[in-house]
Amino acid sequence: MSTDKQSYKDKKVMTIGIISEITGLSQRKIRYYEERKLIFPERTKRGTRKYSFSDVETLMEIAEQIEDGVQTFEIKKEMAKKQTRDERNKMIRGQINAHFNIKK
Amino acid sequence: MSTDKQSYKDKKVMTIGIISEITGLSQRKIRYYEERKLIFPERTKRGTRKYSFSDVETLMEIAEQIEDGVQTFEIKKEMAKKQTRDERNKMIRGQINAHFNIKK
DNA sequence: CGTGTAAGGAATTCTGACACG
DNA sequence: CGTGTAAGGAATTCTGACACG
Repeated sequence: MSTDKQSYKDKKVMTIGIISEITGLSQRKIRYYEERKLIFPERTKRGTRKYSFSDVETLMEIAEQIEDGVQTFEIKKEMAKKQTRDERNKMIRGQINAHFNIKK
Repeated sequence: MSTDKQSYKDKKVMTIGIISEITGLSQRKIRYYEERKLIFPERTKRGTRKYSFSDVETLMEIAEQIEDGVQTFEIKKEMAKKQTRDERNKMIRGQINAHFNIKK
């Protein structure tokens, strides 16, 4: 269910040129954020980077923080935290569902 | 509302190489279907074609029909019909909504 | 009609490095 | 630390054409 919408958003299909155009960030910046482990594009056989719409969203968030003077190091920590929060929430939702489903 | 999912699906962001990979069609075929007015990629400033996920779906449908021996000419007519049907349905839905909203 | 291919040019992307600060 | 840039190579995309049928 909903396999499709997810796949559109998360499918890595755009080259760095288009990403640069959409986000307004230079290719240098985009590659640098990857170097700092903030984004993780896939690669084609010959090494061209491929990004998803999710990556675009992440890049926008990164850009905002950089503008506020936050260092890539800090951004990475924040993202790790958010990640943990999301996972915890997902698990709780799962338990709630299990609870009600079993009772039913 | 739902401006986002639509934009992901319809945004023209993929190059022909990726489209070829996703659909399994040769670049020659993809360009030919454009020549026959079955798909309408956008272009970058320098002329590189850009496709959306919607285009991918359309291409899959085209491929299926071609395999069944349908000519591009016929496919185009079918697509025009479908287009008209969709518009008519959309209009009817609009009227129904208007009907109930006004009464309320 | 639909599709493959060789051809030549133009534009894209990649990496490692130097620069500034 | 974050980002610009010049450098050279490799891969991509484009068009118009010839080919087969």
